[in-house]
Amino acid sequence: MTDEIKTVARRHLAADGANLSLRAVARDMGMVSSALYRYFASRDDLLTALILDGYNALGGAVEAADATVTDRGQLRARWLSATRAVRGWALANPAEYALLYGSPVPGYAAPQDTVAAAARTPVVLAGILADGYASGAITAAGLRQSAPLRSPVRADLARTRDQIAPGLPEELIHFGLTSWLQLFGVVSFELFGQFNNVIDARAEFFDQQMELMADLMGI
Amino acid sequence: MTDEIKTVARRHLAADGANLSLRAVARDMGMVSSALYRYFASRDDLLTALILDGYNALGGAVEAADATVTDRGQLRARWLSATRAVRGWALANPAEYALLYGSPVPGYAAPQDTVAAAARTPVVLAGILADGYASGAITAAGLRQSAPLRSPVRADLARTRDQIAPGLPEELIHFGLTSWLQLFGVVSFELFGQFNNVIDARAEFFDQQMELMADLMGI
DNA sequence: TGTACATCAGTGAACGCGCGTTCACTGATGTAC
DNA sequence: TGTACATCAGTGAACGCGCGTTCACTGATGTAC
Repeated sequence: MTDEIKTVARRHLAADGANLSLRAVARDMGMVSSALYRYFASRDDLLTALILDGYNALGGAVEAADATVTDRGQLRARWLSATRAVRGWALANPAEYALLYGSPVPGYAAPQDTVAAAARTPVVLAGILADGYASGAITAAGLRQSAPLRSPVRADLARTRDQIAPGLPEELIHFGLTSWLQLFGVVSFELFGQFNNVIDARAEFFDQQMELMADLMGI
Repeated sequence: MTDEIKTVARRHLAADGANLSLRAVARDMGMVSSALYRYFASRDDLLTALILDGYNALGGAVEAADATVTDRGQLRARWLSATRAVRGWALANPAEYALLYGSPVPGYAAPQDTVAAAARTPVVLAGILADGYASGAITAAGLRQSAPLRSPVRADLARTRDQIAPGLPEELIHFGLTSWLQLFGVVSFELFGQFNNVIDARAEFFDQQMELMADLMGI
């Protein structure tokens, strides 16, 4: 039942953006708006549930895409498969993507519970790096990068490394973040309309960008 | 008078996000809501004016930052100055930044008039590339990039090149877009909360990323 | 210098709509003896 | 097998609020003769 509510709510999200209306959801379900309060304590609770589901759905899609590459040593194939899954999920669920990665919803504060779910996608990407580092296919020296890391940045990277991919050099984590930003930058700009009148061949452009990142990682 | 309305509206944007309310603006100005209709035909018109102003303010800040580097051959200094201006403006005007680069406002369709204003920032960045190409400091061969461009992507890049930086090879335009995505990716993720619990040293991290892009451009 | 008129910024009431949340309630279903 | 009771999903009315937009209007200011 809560699942049905969430399904309808997701449909509304697509139409109205983050201005999700409880009453509209209830109307669509043929219920009276107060009935929803049996399942969610408030509108914010429903939003939180949708955000959590979104991170999990995206994370699951990325994990599955990575897992389709049976030869785990094929790092480039894994990278392309995983990143395409991000774009694919985002295009299929644009409103949910905007909820996760777009401008914050005014007046809504995301609870800490979402952190673990939000990390699933970065964990997959970091896993590819970590496997490459373990096998010697990726090395810090091989990265096409030259400026030395500033020490406060290094500290942030070390902390992130310990949470997500223990053992990797900070330089690799840094490049992982660069790729992560590039990945979500491309997807967000495509979804948020910044490619209008600029890039038409969007799938090809995306692949081109992701291959560039793979080249720069040396995989 | 329209300026005063826009100033108050900008203040409200900061509090309510894109759910800008005409009545709230009027209330803050000590006017009755219908009075605003003497200055703006509708709420969408006001939003459009704010978006246009935003693009122009950002573009102006970036142009000014680029212009502070008097030795025009100092490409890296110009790149860092211009990109820092983007971040600086975004941090100073987060709500307007979100209006320009965040998730689209539901039900609002941006008119074509904003295109020229929106292009000001990319034009500055492309100008740095173009100057480097003209002086021989930047070459397509020198880019740390290897995958050849797919032909539909090449066509998009050629079209963009003709509008923004005639004469540059497509490879350079491509790398310009990569840098542009990286720049706005970092700024958006910082502003939209994705760096929480990940990156604390934000100014340093930003510089690190922009230096990395400069390194990759070979400037 | 004084009167008649036009301009126009801003008013106030109204229309018709939407929202989140609360609260006492109905009425069907399941459980216990 | 039958009755009494508890559970609980969903109702319907209400509260108090907000919104964009229209429309006839007031009343001050400026202009023309």
